[in-house]
Amino acid sequence: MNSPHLLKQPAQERSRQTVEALIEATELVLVEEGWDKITTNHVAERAGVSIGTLYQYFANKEALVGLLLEQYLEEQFAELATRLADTVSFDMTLEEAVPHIIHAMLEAKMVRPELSRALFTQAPSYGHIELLDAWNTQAEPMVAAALAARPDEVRDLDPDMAAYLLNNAMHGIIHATVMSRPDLLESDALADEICELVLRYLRA
Amino acid sequence: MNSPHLLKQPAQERSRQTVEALIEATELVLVEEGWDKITTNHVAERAGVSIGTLYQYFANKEALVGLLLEQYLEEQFAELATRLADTVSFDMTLEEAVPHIIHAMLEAKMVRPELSRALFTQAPSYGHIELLDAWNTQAEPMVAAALAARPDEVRDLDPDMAAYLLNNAMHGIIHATVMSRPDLLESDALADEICELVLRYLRA
DNA sequence: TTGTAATGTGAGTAATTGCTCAGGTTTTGG
DNA sequence: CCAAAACCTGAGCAATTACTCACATTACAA
Repeated sequence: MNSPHLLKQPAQERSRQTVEALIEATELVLVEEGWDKITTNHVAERAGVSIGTLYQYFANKEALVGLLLEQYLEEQFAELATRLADTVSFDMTLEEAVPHIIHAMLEAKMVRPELSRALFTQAPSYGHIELLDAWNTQAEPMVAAALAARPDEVRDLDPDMAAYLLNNAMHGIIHATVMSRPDLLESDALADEICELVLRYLRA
Repeated sequence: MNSPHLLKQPAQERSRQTVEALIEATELVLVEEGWDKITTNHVAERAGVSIGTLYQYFANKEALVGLLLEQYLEEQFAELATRLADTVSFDMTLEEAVPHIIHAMLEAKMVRPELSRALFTQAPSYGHIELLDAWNTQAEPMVAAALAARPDEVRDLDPDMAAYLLNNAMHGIIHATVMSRPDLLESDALADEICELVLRYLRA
């Protein structure tokens, strides 16, 4: 639970629960009431914690949302990393690997879609750009490496550029889908077509 | 200059300039100082207009940013529509049409990149979802129709789904690029690779 | 010219919100 | 058992902000 968003590391069990309650309250308020209602006083109240306590751990409300987003992005990243590793350890072909990863990304977004929506529609993102950038800076080299490791199946291309395009194209599609067509997330039609897009781009 | 964001239609030239000054001030403040500094008092001041006047035309600060975004999106849409029409009137092949449109979209984003960045990083987007949705609801059928009109060059696919994917993939890539790699916007490498992505997806 | 509609002014108010601080309670380690 | 450290409390202050209103000015049309 170490993070740049925390002013002080909670040392005892009691305070660890306090911090957790604050983050859960932040998520609740964000999802149910919106960004405007995320005031330090209100979040503290919904967490059942005094305002003074909140300020022992969080410098301001951006830190609250920051930590929430940080944890959420970490979950998503772990999922991608795991699935990417799968494709190696299970010796998948490209045709198997791509659907495996695409499904993972879609499923990851299905876990807490309301949070995903709230995070990106309610919160002004200027405090999050670094987190998102960090995500991409970690993910893209991973994808690029995975491409470079398959010279036989993948056509001759710049792995970095390809990883950049695929990563951002995927996010564009998935993001839009969570926002306005959440029903599509579960449909095979979308997943299949995304795979088609990716595979056609990569195949020799 | 009719818009749901305007409380009252300016009837005289004087008031038309007032409204314009207010929108320009909104853009300036947003780009130079950020969302937090968009207060009705401050925008009015930077526009050289009294606060009372502002409230004759705008219900609140969301309306200010709303009108700004509305005008910006309209510009972008017009560009796309023009270029799509070009591909018909100039009898382009698919291989010509795709680069034509991709370049248009990239160039459109290059016009006022700071505004684009500010609009999407500074402003909480919950007030803009409808505008963005409306954009997509207009654009996707246009693209779908363009695809359906080329049965010989485009492989057998669902035009609506394809338009949905392409539109959102493009936005994902272009948006990410404006945000973190604006230099890439001008490079042919990016444009070429995007064309490759699209063409490979569409070709038989 | 003159009445009226359109436009503009800005001090002032009510409400909100971020944040502090002086002092209390609980836990821990010895 | 005791002192120190960790943790918690919440009334309240300072600052900000959205928004109003009573009145002044300008444009227009008859």
